Amino acid sequence: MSKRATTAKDIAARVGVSQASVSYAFSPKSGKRSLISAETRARILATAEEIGYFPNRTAQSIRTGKTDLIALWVPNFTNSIYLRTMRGIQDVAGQHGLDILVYGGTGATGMAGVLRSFGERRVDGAILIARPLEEAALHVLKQLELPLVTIGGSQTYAGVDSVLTRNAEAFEAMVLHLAAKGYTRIGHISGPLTTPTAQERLAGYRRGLKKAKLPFKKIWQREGTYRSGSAGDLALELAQLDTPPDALVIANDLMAIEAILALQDAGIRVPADLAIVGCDDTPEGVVVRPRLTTIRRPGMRAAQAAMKLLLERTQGFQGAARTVWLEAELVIRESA
Amino acid sequence: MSKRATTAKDIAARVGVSQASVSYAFSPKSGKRSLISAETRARILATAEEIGYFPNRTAQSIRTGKTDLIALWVPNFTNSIYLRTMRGIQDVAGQHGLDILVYGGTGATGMAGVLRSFGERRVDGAILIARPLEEAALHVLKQLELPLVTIGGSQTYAGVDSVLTRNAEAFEAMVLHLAAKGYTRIGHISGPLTTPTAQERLAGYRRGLKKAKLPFKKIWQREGTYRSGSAGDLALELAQLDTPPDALVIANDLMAIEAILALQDAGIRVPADLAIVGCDDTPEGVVVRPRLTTIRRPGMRAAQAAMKLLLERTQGFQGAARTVWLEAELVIRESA
DNA sequence: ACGGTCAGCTTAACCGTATAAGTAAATCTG
DNA sequence: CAGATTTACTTATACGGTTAAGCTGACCGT
Repeated sequence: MSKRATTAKDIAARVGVSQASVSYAFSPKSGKRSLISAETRARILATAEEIGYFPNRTAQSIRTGKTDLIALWVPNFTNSIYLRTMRGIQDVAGQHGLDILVYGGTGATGMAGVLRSFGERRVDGAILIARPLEEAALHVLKQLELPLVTIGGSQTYAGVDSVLTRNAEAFEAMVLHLAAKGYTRIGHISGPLTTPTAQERLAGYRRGLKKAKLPFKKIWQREGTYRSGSAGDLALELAQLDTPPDALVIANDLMAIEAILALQDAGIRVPADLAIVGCDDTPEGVVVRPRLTTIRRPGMRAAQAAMKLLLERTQGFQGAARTVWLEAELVIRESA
Repeated sequence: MSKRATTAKDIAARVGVSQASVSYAFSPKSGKRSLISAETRARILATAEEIGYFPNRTAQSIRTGKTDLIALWVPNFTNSIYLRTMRGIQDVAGQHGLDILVYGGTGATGMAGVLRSFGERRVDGAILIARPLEEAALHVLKQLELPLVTIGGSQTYAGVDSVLTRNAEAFEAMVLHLAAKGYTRIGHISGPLTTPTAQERLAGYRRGLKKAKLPFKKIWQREGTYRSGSAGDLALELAQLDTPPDALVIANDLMAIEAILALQDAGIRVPADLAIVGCDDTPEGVVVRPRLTTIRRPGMRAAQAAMKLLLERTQGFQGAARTVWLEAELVIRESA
């Protein structure tokens, strides 16, 4: 910037009023005492428009203590699952005049460092998508007294509002759906079992088997990575067993699609020889043939619920941490 | 917030020094004069750590005039094309200690209103992805003197740095690729021809035909929407002509994939009866069978180039607006 | 012993705004 | 028409920092 940005003082000088009047001209609420005449306000706003002046929100923030900023942490932008949620958050935030600071990844300091950044920026609140919080992070959070809402991740924390999805129930329902379709040998490729979400989905799968009175066979259950690369081989292994499963519940769409493609390349028909279902409802699921039967997690509704919780906090609600549970939805297409 | 956030003054009182010393303790640069002893700094930092204090960046901003904030405008989160670019911008920004404010959509005030928001937040710079600027927006921009970089969109503006992709050349090269493979009747489904990008791609397609000495037939060229819904029907229409094209250059992957699926449903083999190529290299292109041959636009490199331009501006560069051209890349898979 | 340096603090001014409190003129009240 | 309100401003202070400039005492060389 060569020349200083224009300030309220500049406008004041130009119009011939005090800086305070400029401030009053821009503030909508009249209060009890009369602050400024309509005429003066009009003159001020007119020259502001002309010069291209508007109040510096940074400066406003330090005076008012509010930034009208919320922080949003997203695991990574390359996974389109979270996009619906991001979109929803942006919509609601926009309606309330809040701008969004996006964060992703964690530096050397882990999530504690990220939360610290939130604090430095004095955001009014923060939303974390699918991110577990370490001990250090919780400690920082306690010091900050920052309204925080987590979405997904299947864990709750003291003092943190959460929006969770009934994943286990959805997997259970999916198994029942498969059973109703006549599948009897239902296998599972899970995510890494160190993660709570993978455990949860596995548990739902097993509960489904039990309810359907179908056997759980350890040999039909494999541990995958949630990421691309492993699921094709695992599916082939399972398909080549002496008594192979006739349906496979796979922990996410990415792996499910890899499985379908690998099976087809090996001449195995889906779903005739082996049915496949996934979870996430990614756009790719509509493109594979057969179209993927999957579980849709409520990204938009989760976003809206999270924003509701957060806005209540920023508007002063002080109660105990709340948890909102949302149902996932079965999307029955062609692969099972 | 029930209790006031802790400030430098609180730390000062607790340690028994002045508030200025607390500020010096946190500022890394020593300058020429000696500012604070290592011992005092350590004491201050220790109690800051204990209480959970760190400087309020909002307050810092108003004094220093820098927010270390950049604004990023993204057309919409539902299109994964821009994710690579977002990701790249975030990476580079992170390396330079900049946080990102994301915007998307335009309210009633259009892009001018969005730029105004950037101004109110006093961001150090802004990046716009694939967004044309109206006259009003350019006017606001001029008043702001805000460093701005646009990515994509095939237009440049006075005073705005741009990163553009040689889309026309890529379409031209794609036609030459098809010609080399022996295709002679090459058709095109464009985007809406009111948009510069669609015109550009059409022009590239036509130049390719000319260079390959192949005929341009108006009947083989249709106008689509860039969005889902229309491309399947258009492809079928073309395939059912008396002399149908033997290859189709389609303006984006979304439409190309719709075309492939619609053709296959109608019993037309791809690429044997009709070859299809797209543009964007979306994840879905790897999932369709045959795998989609497409054009990859350099999302990551565009992000890096844009950040380089922006950082130079924020660091004081004052020269005329610059344009960086990037090459798109042919991704030859199976559909042509 | 004594003026000069310099390290290491403190004081004070400032950034751009909001807002409580003060004030002069205009208007109302009886 | 005097006194009480009300209106429409202005003045002054605060927000939480940065940073130039001032001050004090320790240490220096001679």
